[in-house]
Amino acid sequence: MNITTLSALAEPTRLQIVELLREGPLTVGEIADRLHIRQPQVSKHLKVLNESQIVEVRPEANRRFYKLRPEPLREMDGWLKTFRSIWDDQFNQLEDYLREIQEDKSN
Amino acid sequence: MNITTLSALAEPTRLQIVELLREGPLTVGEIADRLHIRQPQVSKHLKVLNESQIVEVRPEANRRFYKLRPEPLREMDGWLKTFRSIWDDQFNQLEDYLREIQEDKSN
DNA sequence: TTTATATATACCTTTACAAGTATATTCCTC
DNA sequence: GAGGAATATACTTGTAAAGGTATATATAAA
Repeated sequence: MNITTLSALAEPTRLQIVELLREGPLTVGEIADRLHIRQPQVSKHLKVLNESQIVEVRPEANRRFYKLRPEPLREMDGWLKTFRSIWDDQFNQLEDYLREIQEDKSN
Repeated sequence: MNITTLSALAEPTRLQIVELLREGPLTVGEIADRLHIRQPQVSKHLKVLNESQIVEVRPEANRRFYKLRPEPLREMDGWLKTFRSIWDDQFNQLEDYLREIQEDKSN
């Protein structure tokens, strides 16, 4: 798993931006308006999201449209799948059972 | 999506700890040995992971076994699913096409 | 009952980063 | 080409968080 993706998302404003962009590309100004934050803050957060490949830019005149890129989210999804055994309840119950009989042996 | 989960994971050492625990419960000392970090650092990181519900503890004599909890990872998985339209290539291509004909109209 | 082991926590120092503000840059419009 | 809009960036300041080290706490062992 890429730590860059996680750090980028682990900031409340940036997470909000990502969730906003889920609905489609937006300009810097539109994001600032919708989230009630100042434009320089938005630009700075978008820079971080851009460097971590989470978004990409498309300039159009003097505006810049930002949109989500699929790769980092796909990677996160793949990483989570490696934990399937953990969130599979049956697996957990088996683990508990094995520990139980282990403890019985110790007595 | 819970920002607490993301912040907890967005730290290299903690991410390593989580990946270690994928293989099963471990004590503080075992984690410190395997990752070559000092014990207080491990305890502090485990405290963060515990507060964000990512791990749980089971005391046994003077040792404490830490193990992963499924819920936060499941939640992340669910959150990622809300982006399916983004990482579905067909959807992206449709979006590109719609933008293209939009630009044609402007000429 | 002293000693050793495992873990948590307190304190200090350093660093990273987010917000605020001002300004530079680019492009459009008149 | 002058003025205005959209965006990026530089600078400053405050704060949170991570590592280092020492120590407190609890349990086991001698």
